[in-house]
Amino acid sequence: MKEKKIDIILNSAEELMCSMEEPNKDMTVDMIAKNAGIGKGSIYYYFESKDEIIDAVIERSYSSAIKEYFVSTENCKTTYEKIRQLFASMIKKEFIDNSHNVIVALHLQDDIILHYKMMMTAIKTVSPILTQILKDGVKDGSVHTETPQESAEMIVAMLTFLLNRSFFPSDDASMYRKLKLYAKVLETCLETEKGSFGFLFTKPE
Amino acid sequence: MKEKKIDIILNSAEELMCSMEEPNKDMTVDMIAKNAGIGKGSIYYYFESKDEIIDAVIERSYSSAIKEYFVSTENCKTTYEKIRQLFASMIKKEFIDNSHNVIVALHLQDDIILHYKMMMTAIKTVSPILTQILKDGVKDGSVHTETPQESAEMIVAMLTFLLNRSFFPSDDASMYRKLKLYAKVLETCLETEKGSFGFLFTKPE
DNA sequence: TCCAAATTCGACCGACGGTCGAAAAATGTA
DNA sequence: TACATTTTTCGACCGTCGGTCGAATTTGGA
Repeated sequence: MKEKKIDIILNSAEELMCSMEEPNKDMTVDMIAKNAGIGKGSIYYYFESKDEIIDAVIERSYSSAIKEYFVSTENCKTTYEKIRQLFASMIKKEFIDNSHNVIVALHLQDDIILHYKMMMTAIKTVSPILTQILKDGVKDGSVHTETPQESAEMIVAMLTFLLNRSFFPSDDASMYRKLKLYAKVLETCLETEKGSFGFLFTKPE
Repeated sequence: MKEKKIDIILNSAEELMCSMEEPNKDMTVDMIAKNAGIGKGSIYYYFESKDEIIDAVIERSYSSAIKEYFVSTENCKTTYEKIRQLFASMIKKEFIDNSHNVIVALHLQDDIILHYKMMMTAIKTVSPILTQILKDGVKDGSVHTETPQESAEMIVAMLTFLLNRSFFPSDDASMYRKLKLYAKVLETCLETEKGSFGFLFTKPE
């Protein structure tokens, strides 16, 4: 079965990617093949290029993450609660190491291309969810924005950016100040009341 | 003279980089050597690796840009005028094509690594300038922020990010809405009066 | 003029992404 | 079961490229 084989290859690549500093450079197609227990030629029967494999691994990780995000916000009553939940899920998924998380593992590496691709993917996948939440929120009057889509994109982009250590390898104190600023920005973008996003910069439990 | 040779190599690389889609992939060390009229071995006498050459080209471009930014803000009377001038210089330098600008040329390519490196460099070099402007502004009361450095970093990062088409290949209308939102965010971050950053989203002259 | 240090050079090396065509496995058909 | 056709597997092979190396050349000071 074709899907099965593709998964085997992606699993092999994912495993390797998590275990090296710069997957784009250090991981070879031969290694993916060996690790998957198949010949190199077979890899190219299912994928066009090494890049395509790496992209597929990221895509797969995010498409599973995105489902979680979606589910986690579905049960929330209020718009505000939805946003809070979405952020919490994202931060947990992307930045808190629970040792069995590809996305976190790849964030911890030194691979520029990987970081970039992950940022792009995160933005592309999460923005639509937030956009919908905001649109609903505008309807019921809990948030105020004339441009929900642009607001959503900017909010998600900023968060991704902010938490990406390779841009600002800042200490915890500086990060705290930035998150505080970010919370303020959110209040402005969404015209919510002061302190609505305080949960962002207080340690959970 | 050593500096002269290094410049010859960087010029050669820069010229090639501007003329291809994905310099990181398409430009070879042989080409840099040929184009500079020297042997490949000599390249490695001055540089450790191809990457180092590319980094040096970017570094050089920004270090000249940064001087312009600095000079352009120096003559401004007010803090507000300084910020406006800095932004104008940045936008002009980074995003408006005047056909003899490396930074713009490289932005127009498809090279992920290049984009990433340029974003990082832009943030790293421009933030300190803005930080100083903000600190001065806080002193004379024209802007208000408890965290000038973090504000500066976030402001610069957002602008770089916003204007980077590879993240949001948005149409002009969407870009306009984002810039408007960004202006609003600036007002919040710096606690300036409404409309202070209107110039961001009105076409110059 | 001589010698050591600095510089130049391109043939060469190893690694890697990707190709190819032959072989094997799977599937269909009677 | 026997045969034909399609799908899948495979690794030897190819071309390219980043980087090395040591011999040759140039430089510059004594």
